[in-house]
Amino acid sequence: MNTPEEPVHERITEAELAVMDVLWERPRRTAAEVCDEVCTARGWSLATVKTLLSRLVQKGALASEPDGRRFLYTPLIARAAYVGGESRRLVDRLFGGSAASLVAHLAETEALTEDDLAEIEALLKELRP
Amino acid sequence: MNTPEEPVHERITEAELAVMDVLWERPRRTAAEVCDEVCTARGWSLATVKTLLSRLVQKGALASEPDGRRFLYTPLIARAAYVGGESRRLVDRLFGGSAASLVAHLAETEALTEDDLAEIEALLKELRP
DNA sequence: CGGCAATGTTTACAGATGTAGTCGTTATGA
DNA sequence: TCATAACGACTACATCTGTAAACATTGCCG
Repeated sequence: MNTPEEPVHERITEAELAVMDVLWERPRRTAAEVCDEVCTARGWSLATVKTLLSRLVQKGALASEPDGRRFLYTPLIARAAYVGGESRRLVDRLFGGSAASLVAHLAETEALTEDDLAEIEALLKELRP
Repeated sequence: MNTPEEPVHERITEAELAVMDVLWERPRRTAAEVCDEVCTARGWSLATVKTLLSRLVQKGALASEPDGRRFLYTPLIARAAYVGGESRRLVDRLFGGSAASLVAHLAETEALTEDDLAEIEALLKELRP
């Protein structure tokens, strides 16, 4: 019956998302390991990553499992769930809740390449035989 | 060739979007008129709307045209452009830039109703005869 | 004419966010 | 054993956001 499904975590910010992405790709990493993946790319210091990790734990988006004197961090929410929530938010805010409107918009503004269209078409065939 | 198209305005926040929506629906309104449309719904005071309007003007998202001692506000960016930008941001951030992935995701998570699917199918027929 | 109502401008302030430094502890290599 | 490096926790601080009050001006009704 598809209940609206309240998220158990607070919203994840842009910066936090970079951290989540690293951990979605491979969970159970230390702060230092996460930093290895994003610090150079974003010009962050290890301290920044630590702060983001803490906030994410507080927000209920990450679990921290003690491993000796340090912690291993693991997402508590699946990437698909997060992505789904964000997509829904966008559709609600900008397309009056109609996902089809979003697709229409993408198509009209040529955000969809010929390949995209083909892919979607294939998808549809699968979904409604 | 579809240049990336930098937006000339800073990002519009959630609260600001409510104001923009009113003005997109009908431009050239006063602060009081905008308030009439959103204040009860969002529990805002006129003061709040005034602040948001000012910020939007500063951000270059609204033009304010003097009308006697007050101002008429009008969007400087088309809703479609804004919506397009936001959609693109989402696709970039969460779907590695692939709009088709977004559609696939919506389909898989059943964010798309039967009607949506039909609508999209119709759209596709139009786009690739 | 004079006070009021309407308006934009300025200021306020708490909470979120980005970014990072400091502090206290503890494992560890010399 | 002892200094040091590695960690998490706490603190910091500027900016952005949400929300609004205070203030100054001015057109308008009585």
